[in-house]
Amino acid sequence: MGKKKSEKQESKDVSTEERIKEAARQVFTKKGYAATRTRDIAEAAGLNLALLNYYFRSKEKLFEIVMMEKVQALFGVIAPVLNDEESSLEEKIERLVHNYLDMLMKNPDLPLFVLSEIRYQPEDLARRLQVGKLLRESVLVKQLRERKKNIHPLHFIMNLLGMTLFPFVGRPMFQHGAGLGQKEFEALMEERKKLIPKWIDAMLGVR
Amino acid sequence: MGKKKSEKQESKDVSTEERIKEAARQVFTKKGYAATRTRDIAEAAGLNLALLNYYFRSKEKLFEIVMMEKVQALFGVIAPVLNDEESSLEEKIERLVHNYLDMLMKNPDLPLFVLSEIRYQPEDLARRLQVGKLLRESVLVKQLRERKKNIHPLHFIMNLLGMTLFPFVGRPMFQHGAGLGQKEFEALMEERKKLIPKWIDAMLGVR
DNA sequence: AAGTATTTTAATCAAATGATTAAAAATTAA
DNA sequence: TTAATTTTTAATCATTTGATTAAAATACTT
Repeated sequence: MGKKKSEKQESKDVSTEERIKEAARQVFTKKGYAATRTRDIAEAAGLNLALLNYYFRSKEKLFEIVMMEKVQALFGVIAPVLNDEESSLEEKIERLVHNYLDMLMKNPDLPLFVLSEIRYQPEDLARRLQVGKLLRESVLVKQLRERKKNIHPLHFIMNLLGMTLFPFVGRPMFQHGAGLGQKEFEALMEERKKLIPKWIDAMLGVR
Repeated sequence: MGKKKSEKQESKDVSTEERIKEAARQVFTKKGYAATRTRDIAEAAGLNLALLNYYFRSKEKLFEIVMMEKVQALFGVIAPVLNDEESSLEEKIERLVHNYLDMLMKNPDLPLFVLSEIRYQPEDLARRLQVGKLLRESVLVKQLRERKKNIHPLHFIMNLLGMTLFPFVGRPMFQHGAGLGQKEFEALMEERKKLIPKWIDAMLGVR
């Protein structure tokens, strides 16, 4: 399936397969799996509907590919930071917040899409990405345990992820509820890059 | 449409209309609008499929009713607390966190459902519930402005809502990623009732 | 250039879906 | 008790959807 295509072809044009995937990324992210029709994707790609089955066999299989990418995008940023043996807790938090917010500003719809779709097949995705290792056994978690022996480290993980991700998850509400424009939202997120590590620090100081 | 039903009938049995609504609340919450078939709701209600159109005219109209309830449930708890002229900022935060977590423990799927579905018609819902007033003009917001003149009050709103709501939004991930059981999750939420106000206090103390 | 393989196309299919229909059943009103 | 109204039922409908099909077009190999 496209395996025998010449190298020249690939470097010159975007392949049909990639065009479908790109369209799928956009449409699935916008509408979710159930509300997305294969026709929507074909239209967005400017291609014939039958090509979706030819290249990916089913809507479901196409979605799995996109979903894996998206989950990887959401968690991939944090894994190396959480598992760095060389940096301090404070350094990890600063780097994580900074990198995460940078990524999220480029993909503001990602968290809500992933969290929303993950409801329907949570075990598989979480296991394959070893999210459990990050949330239970990472270096950051060990550092949190040492720092605050009486409080479950998951609390701080929830706070850290909540403060970083929630503005994006709640963005439709903030936009249409509070009249928060794009520029204003971005400015707030830039401020949060600096504020969140300070807040986490203050929380770690609470007795 | 059920308007002329005797009072006796209503007090004795659950009405057909209410049975459909209750089934719809459950199925829509679990599957979302797009993936829910009218047949699913009819089966969950143990009723004939045609009754859905007889009583509610369309799947969409039934969903609107359920969605309004759910949005009201999500925001209704916080409005009186945010607008109480008599209580201090700290009191409001304590009461809000407490009431909110109580409500969320009984309806753990609510936030993700609302936030997920609100993407598809955000303006209407947010406007009708005057979410803007809560996020921009409530007494709590005024109190935050007085307390921290250099920081946009929305930051604290995001943190407060994020720390309260996010564990539920991310629950599938925490359950299947971190192996967090129901009991453990509830214990963490009970702890957070006390910890969140402390954390917010610490954050308000940051210079 | 002919033969082979792959990709693309447009039509079609089989099943599913929200909705409608007409009649039966139940309830209410006179 | 009959007539009128409302509710319920099961079948059916019209449309949509993911998927399949067969042929044409394109690309690759000899």
